[in-house]
Amino acid sequence: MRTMLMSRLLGERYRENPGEASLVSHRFLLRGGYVRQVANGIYSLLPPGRRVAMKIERILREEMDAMDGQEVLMPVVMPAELWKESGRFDTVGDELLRMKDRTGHDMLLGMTHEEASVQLTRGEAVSHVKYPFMIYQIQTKFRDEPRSRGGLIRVREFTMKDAYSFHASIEDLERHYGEMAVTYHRIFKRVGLPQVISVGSDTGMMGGKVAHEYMLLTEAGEDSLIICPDCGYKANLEVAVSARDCSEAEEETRADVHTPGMKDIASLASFLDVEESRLMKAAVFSVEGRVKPLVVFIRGDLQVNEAKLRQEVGAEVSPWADEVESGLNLGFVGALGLPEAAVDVLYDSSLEGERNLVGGANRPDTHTKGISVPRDLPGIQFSHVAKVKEGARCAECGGTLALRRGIEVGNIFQLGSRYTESMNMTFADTEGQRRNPVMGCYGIGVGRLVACLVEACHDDFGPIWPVSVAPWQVHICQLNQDVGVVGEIARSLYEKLGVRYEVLMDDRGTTAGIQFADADLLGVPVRVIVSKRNVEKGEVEIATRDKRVRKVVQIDQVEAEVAGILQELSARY
RNA sequence: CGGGGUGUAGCCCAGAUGGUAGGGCGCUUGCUUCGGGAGCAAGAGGUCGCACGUUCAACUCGUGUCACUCCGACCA
Repeated sequence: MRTMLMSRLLGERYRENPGEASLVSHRFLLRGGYVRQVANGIYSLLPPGRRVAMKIERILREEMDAMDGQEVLMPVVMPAELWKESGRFDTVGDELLRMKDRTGHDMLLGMTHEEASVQLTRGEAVSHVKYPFMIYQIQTKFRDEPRSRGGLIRVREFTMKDAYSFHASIEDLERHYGEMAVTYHRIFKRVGLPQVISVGSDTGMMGGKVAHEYMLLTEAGEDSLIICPDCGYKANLEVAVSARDCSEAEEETRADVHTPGMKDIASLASFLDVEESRLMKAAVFSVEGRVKPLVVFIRGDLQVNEAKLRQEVGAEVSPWADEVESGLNLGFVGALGLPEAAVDVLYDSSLEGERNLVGGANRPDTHTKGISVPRDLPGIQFSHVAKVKEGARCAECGGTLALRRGIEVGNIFQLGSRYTESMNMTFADTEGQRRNPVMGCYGIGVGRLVACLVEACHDDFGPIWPVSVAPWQVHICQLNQDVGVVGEIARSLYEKLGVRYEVLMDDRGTTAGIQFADADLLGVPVRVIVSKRNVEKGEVEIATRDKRVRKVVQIDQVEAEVAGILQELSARY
């Protein structure tokens, strides 16, 4: 509906903050009558929220269409067989909601649609003539998150724009991937979030090699990012790397020292009065599918990045549970004299070339000092599994790396032939040879974007919607509604403006304070205030939600003024 | 999955030692107000999350359970 009377609008505003909401976006979306929670991580949208979401969806459609995307719709409920084809039915964890239908068939709720997109197109795109192509949909996803939180930021059921491109060659995928990156930046600019940045990311369960995440930097975020302010290096902490900084320590003679009860790095370092970076830490992990513990040696001041370790060993890893018998002297595990048959070992590259380190002696209450990695552990292989620390040197330019928080609002992946091979999708190339196409996939979460917009654009009173996504463009308030002329003027403006714009009019006859407070919560960019005192002079007030504009104009100037202000506001993005 | 917190009207909350539920906001009606969440008056609205137990009597005590929430683990 183009115009709406507030007396009929479903979605009551709350004066007080609902108790369960802590994030700004969650609070305003509840208070403004945009969303209502149905269950943990599951929400319904009321008209204002639905309208914002539809505005975003329209922009997504336009941008996908502009890239020759073909809109499709794939199912939410899929048979397990489809996911067994790709192998993910068994590898993805409990976030995949599985169920049985009445005939006992294993079914699942789609959390992403790579399998469905291959299944859909493998019978259609059998000739090189069709390539490259991209399909996309705006569809519900369900992920049974172990812990949803933060209102619309992290939910279980959500709407997502997901696109899948198929190419005859890696080169063509890379070209398209690059174009998509440009499109993504334009999308975020158009919805009013030009500050979204892309960072290199882990590919996780999606598989593939290259991936980027689109992040809104905000303290409300739950992802950690490493950013170099000097050269612009940006990466998710999961994959971030920093320059190696090897100490200049001299080679020393090895000797055992008595260290009673010094089981952790902090107490050992203070007991021996050395820097934590002089210690050789042993982090013990269990690896899915392996009986033996995995011991990771790393410099004492660094942490193991489990995402990197997972990639390195190619399986799920988790910290070794203390109570499980490992045959190790936990707290005193060292690289020298380790029972090699009983454990797997991995060395982090932070140890490369280090001398005069203190490490466990594999005996209770004993450590060994003077360990020299080049001398005592010749020929070992190093892996990169350390978590980058804030303040570390940038590997690209040597600058000082900063740690920031961000919310992921979109991502793009180069999947390669991960799915087309396992699911046997082929096409005939120009030589008539059967080949597997390579794939990319590109997601943007609509609901999360709504929440991010509020996080990024609000004041103390409510959201300030960018024109492109605002639920309405014009909000008419009528003060002193019972004064005949006020109602008449408001009504005629409502009708006139309603021809060109989406207009919401407050016809409830309440006091000015209530009308203004509710208008602030609804965040409509342009407000037209019809009041007795102005109408008597043939004038009305026009103000913007961001409070930058506030002027009184002649009634016959309203349409022109509104048009001008909306144009000006739109031009910001 | 571990640890904490909370469930009382649409929203925010109060209900000492057990005695059958209350305030504010919102809602309805009337009158007065009317440029930043008005005033008076009269109303409507609750199986006190659920189950079992203790008791003459349970919102209150006990056990269990469910839900929501925060922190951690986990997570395209």
